[in-house]
Amino acid sequence: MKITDETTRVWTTLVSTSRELVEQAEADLKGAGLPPLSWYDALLEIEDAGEDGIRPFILRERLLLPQYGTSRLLDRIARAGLIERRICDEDGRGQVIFITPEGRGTRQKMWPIYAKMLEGQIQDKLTAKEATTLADLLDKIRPAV
Amino acid sequence: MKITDETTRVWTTLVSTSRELVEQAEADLKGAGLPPLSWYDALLEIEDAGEDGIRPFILRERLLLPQYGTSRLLDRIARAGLIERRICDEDGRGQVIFITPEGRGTRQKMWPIYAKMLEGQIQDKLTAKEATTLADLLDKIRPAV
DNA sequence: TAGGTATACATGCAGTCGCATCTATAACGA
DNA sequence: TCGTTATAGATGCGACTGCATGTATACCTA
Repeated sequence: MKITDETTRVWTTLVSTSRELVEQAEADLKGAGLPPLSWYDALLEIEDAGEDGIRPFILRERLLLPQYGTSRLLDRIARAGLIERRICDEDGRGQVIFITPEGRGTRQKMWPIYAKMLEGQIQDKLTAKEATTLADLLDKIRPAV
Repeated sequence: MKITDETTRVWTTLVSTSRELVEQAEADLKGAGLPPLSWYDALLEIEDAGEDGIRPFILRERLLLPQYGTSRLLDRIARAGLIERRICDEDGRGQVIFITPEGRGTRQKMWPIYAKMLEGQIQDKLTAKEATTLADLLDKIRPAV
């Protein structure tokens, strides 16, 4: 079980690059008085669900979060008034989540901050070809979902 | 400020691949009744420091952790008896950290678990050339440290 | 249709994190 | 040498996470 230097370098650069970029995005958002990244992902999915809303367990699958994580994330976002939880007519155990106008507005305010970070930290630093190669290689080592 | 699809794909694969691999490693370690990854990194640095020990603020720089994070991480590791904190003769504000035999032993037990994950999730999935390319590309987007 | 099992979601608890602040010592400038 | 500023490290507090478990409804099988 010999681990090569290249493997170690992939591991360390992967973890630290990811961590630093995420921290950068979180700091930018916080600096603009906006919610964290996790809210963005959730709001985007909920907004995309449109008129029908979305069930928490579906959201959970999309966001790859643990069940309790989803439950509490929705709690917080709902407390901020950005989503609305309605009981689910078809399933008495469940609920359906809808985005509110405030939720839509907040997500829209988040995007420029988010995009600016992606542009400055990723897009400007890679050619289109490099970006494709990078994403392809990351996909190769990504555990099956 | 137009974000291309390649950029988005880099971002999402980067974040999710990193997260999933870290979770995998944490789960493997926990499954073996061993401490989390962060302890490994700290123990390794402290062990490498050898007879002289290491100052927490140096460790902080190496591990890229916040100051309070370092302080509390060392607290936990010390409570488990894996390191020893001694007062620093040269600097009355500070301390010097040394690894204990138990600490050495724990780190050694952690390595095979860690290595097995790196082997299975990274090394087996990439050629040496691909690994180098991947690490190089990650370095290109890594924020300056 | 009754009883068991599976699914949807919530939550108590303990551990960890981020933030701000605190204490103590060191270093430096007038 | 005294007062100011910088540095090393700890910590109270509130927010978040993981884990285990709880509650309620749905489904399924005999």
